[in-house]
Amino acid sequence: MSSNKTDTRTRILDAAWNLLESSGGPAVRMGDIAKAAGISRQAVYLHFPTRADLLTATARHIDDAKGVDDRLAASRAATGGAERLDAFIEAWGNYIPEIHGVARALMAAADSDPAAAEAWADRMAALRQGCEAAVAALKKDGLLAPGLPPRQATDLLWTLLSVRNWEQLVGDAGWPQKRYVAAMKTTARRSLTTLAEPPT
Amino acid sequence: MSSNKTDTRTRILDAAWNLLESSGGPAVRMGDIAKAAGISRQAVYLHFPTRADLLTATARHIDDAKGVDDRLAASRAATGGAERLDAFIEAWGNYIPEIHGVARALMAAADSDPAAAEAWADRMAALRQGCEAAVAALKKDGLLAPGLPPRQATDLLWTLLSVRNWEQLVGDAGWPQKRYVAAMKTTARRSLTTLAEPPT
DNA sequence: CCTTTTACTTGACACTGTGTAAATTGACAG
DNA sequence: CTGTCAATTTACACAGTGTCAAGTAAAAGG
Repeated sequence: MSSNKTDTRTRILDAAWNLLESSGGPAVRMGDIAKAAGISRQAVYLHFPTRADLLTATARHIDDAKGVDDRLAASRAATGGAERLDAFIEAWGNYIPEIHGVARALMAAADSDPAAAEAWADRMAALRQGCEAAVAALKKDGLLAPGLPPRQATDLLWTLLSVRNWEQLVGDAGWPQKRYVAAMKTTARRSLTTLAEPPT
Repeated sequence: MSSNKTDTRTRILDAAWNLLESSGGPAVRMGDIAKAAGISRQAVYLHFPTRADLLTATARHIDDAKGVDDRLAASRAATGGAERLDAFIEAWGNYIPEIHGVARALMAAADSDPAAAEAWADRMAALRQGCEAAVAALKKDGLLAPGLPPRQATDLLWTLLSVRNWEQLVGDAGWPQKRYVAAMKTTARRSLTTLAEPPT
């Protein structure tokens, strides 16, 4: 039956998720995940041909479980450009900690593995699209800072909201998550728009 | 003789520099560097016990050759807070591309090697100090954005000027170096100060 | 009841890259 | 010609990913 197969597959994904969440990225080996899932290391390769495949599948698995699409859809629903920017930053910024374990592993793998690099690039492209849409909404409302082309505004917002920046502020600098989200909202407004402070 | 030894050491550092500058970080192996330096792979280990040691030594080697300290000293010399911020961003921002090869290798190595992680953390701490000083100069002139503690302003500036952000804007987004520096100046002013646009 | 298929296990192995240990070379001193 | 010492090379150990072949247990299906 395929349900049995799916069960094991899911067990692997859950095991990977757990391990990546606790102990960081590249430290988690295929064998660790197998052991946590209660199967042999080789059995993992029956379901996921390479480490990169397993990591990307885990990322999607988390997406499904956490309902990213729904959350981001909510930000798309916002009417005005300002609200939309805030909602997008809120949704994405609060999503980062939930995928951070896999994200770290994927970024590390991307350094040496082209497949992992592409998988990560895809996710970053999706984020960039969200930024592009938010910037377009700002422009439509005439809120975009003068002299700042939408393309560059998108690039800036995309960079501001990168996982690495979250790591640096929340991880290295020790910021609480709430402050991170608030600061990203303020910084985005100040650097991209003609708006005042966001509502607290 | 020690002059001979030093020669070999320097040849290794130059070889590492060259290779890291062209082909990115983790792709450059100890053997590649050895070959480029005209010695055997193992001979490299006589001068640098580990990969992390070689990478950090290469970074310092570049620092010396390019005169980072002098350049950053120039930014410290700026009188007003605004000029100082601009000068600092200018100096650091234009330094990033010159160390980028080693930086990439060091960041990648940091994922799995604690020694490399510490070496990289040291460099980032130095950058953070520069940011701290620039923020202090802003505060002294009363230019710091209201409601923004110096500590947080430092963290934000530090994150804004990270090597990863440079990579993303100049590398992934394809920005020319000049635009990067200009955008960092503008963004820093907008998000941290009460100042208007920087002079073009 | 027997056969085939499915999902997994076991164990060995190839490959890549770092780092270590032992053997070798070569110059120079007595 | 021999001893010594340092620089260097050859050979090896180790970790982790991914491959391969053979075996096993149980469910599916005639």
